[in-house]
Amino acid sequence: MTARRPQRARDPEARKAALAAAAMEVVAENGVGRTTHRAVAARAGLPLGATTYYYPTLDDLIAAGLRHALDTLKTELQAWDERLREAPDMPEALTQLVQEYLADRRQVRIEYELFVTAARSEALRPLAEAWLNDIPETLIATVGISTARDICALLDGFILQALVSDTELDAERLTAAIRKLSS
Amino acid sequence: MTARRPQRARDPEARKAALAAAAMEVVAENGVGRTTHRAVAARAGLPLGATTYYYPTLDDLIAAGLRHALDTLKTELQAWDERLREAPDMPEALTQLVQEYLADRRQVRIEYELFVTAARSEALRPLAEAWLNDIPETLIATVGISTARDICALLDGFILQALVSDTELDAERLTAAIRKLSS
DNA sequence: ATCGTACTTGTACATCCGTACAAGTTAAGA
DNA sequence: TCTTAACTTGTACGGATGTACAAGTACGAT
Repeated sequence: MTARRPQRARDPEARKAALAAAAMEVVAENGVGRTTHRAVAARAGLPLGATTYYYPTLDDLIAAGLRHALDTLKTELQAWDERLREAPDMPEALTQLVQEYLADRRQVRIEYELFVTAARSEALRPLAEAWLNDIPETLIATVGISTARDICALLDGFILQALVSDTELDAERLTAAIRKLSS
Repeated sequence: MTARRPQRARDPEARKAALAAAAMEVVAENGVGRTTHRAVAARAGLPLGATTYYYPTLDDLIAAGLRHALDTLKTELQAWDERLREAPDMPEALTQLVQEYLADRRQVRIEYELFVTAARSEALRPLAEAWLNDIPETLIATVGISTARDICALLDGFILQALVSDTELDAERLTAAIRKLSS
């Protein structure tokens, strides 16, 4: 075909990453089921053909978006770990971290979007499972692996509640609950 | 048009209910974003036109499916309440109930599907919120409203973990955690 | 310098989608 | 019996979608 517009500078890796980032945003806004090649391409400012060139199928594109979101979350989790290590009171610090996490609902939404999709798709399950098992080292060191898991489950429940009802987190209640579980 | 096939016996209410039930199943299997008029109609064994006759838009059809699922869950919750009242040990009984609930993953999946959708759609939020706030009366009577909420959040977290990793529930750990929160 | 491969881009196509609607059918009331 | 409104059904249509692909371009290897 006649490529009227002049080609842009070539940078395949940057393009692939840009598409993954765009896919993440579209998933956060529209959900996995309403994520399309065209929406992702438009968000990335790239032509439609670029999506299928780097990600053969739509599932690949979506998976790349979710993977990208998890990468972001994982670096955030490392920051959590450091702050927990220096905190004088673990339950309060953890509550604070959850509160900050909830500030950007888009990020939270995509996490649960991943969970729901993983529950249905075999291919995405390892990804979601790995994220669920990614628990701050400091928390494990403080209360043990078993209790650490309990606390994480509690956090997920609280986050879900805040997400659905679109309300603030009940910080004092969460802190108290974490303290009970930590004993 | 020439309606070649003879019309079936008329029963509008039954048709509407059948469509809602079929919508619920399609949502459980494909997710909200991949639920279509045609898939629901096929599942219900009804012609495409029946869907738009009873539910003007696709959103209405999906909302009916989610509502239908919640109705099912609500009756189940009442059964929970009775079993909790008669149980000798509350934490153990609750764990047992969660275990039974998790036996049918389809039901669980649709619940979280509702949550994720409600997080994005204003229209569905009240529905999801109502379900989140529907806590067994017996539990409230036993440990108080605040602790009852904490326990429910914990259950949601455990259920999510089991759903995503497609593994059995760790019953002993859950029972112990509930006990800690109940104190 | 040229060649070939990797990359870029616009467009094509079959399929599916939501929704509209005309035609046919039932059943209840006048 | 006739009328009328509610219900049923098949089909139509404009638009969006996943994917394929031909045509064009940049750039490293030779």
